[in-house]
Amino acid sequence: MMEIKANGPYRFGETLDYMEHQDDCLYKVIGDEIYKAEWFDGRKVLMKLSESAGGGVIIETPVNEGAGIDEIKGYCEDWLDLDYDLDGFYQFAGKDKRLSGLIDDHYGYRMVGKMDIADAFLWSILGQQITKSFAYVLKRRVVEYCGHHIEYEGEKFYLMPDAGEIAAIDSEVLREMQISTRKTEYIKDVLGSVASGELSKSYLETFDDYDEVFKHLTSFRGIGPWSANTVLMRTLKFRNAVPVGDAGIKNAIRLVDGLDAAPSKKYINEITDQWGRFGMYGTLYMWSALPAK
DNA sequence: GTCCAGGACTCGC
DNA sequence: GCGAGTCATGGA
Repeated sequence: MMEIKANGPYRFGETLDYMEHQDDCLYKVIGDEIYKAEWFDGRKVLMKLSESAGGGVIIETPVNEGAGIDEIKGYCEDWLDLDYDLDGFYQFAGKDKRLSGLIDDHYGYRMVGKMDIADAFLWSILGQQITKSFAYVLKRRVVEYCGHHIEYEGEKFYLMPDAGEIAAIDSEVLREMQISTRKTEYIKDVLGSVASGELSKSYLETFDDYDEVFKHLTSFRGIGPWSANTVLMRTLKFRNAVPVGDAGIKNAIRLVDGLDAAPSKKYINEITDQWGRFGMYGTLYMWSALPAK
């Protein structure tokens, strides 16, 4: 058993609440605990996360094929974004008429990251222009097809397949999962590039400049501005990233501003531009204004 | 039946 | 460089 703490405010309950409203096959909320199966250098680990009395997180590993404690701790800190200076964002957001109410409603809410870049790209492609719930169904089909899981107390906990493994799935198989022909092409191309290194996490982490990574990402077919920014947010942790064009941001602004019709692109951009280096958390807290689905 | 989903690409001008 | 059409499918 080990414990990790956050840099500033954190509420485990906010993470639980977020996760319960997703249908992500790569983690499960059971009671007040989060279960996640993950690879550590090819070794499978089942992590069980719960709230600690000190406002942090307790990590247990019911199944561990040999990963080190520090590695697992570091993973969870990164996954739940516990190192981020949330107070810094709150100082900024407290002066913003839209965000100030939202940070009170969801005090201690932090981003849940996507640690696996294959997961991030798969999700950003599947999630294009379809409902989130259907996108989760499609992702589940891909993950379960590959079949990597840990069995524990009668439950199956699935692990993210390797990028190369997904890229190698037959196109017809992906089509049968109701993934469109075009998305099938994107998935095979992009995840193939993850496997070959052009889009690997370690390579993308060598970039410091937002504009340069953005340009590199969007040079691949199937990765547009929205997809690039979702990856920059949740995986590469560029704090200024905002998924421009996102339907959720549009709806949230309409709701918070009490508009009769959907806001224009210009109206939205003027708002998100003001967030600057807090763009990522501005986005997250705006999303939190939407009714949970 | 219509419209919209956590978009991106291609084409025509 | 910008707008319209296309892709796919499910749910309201």
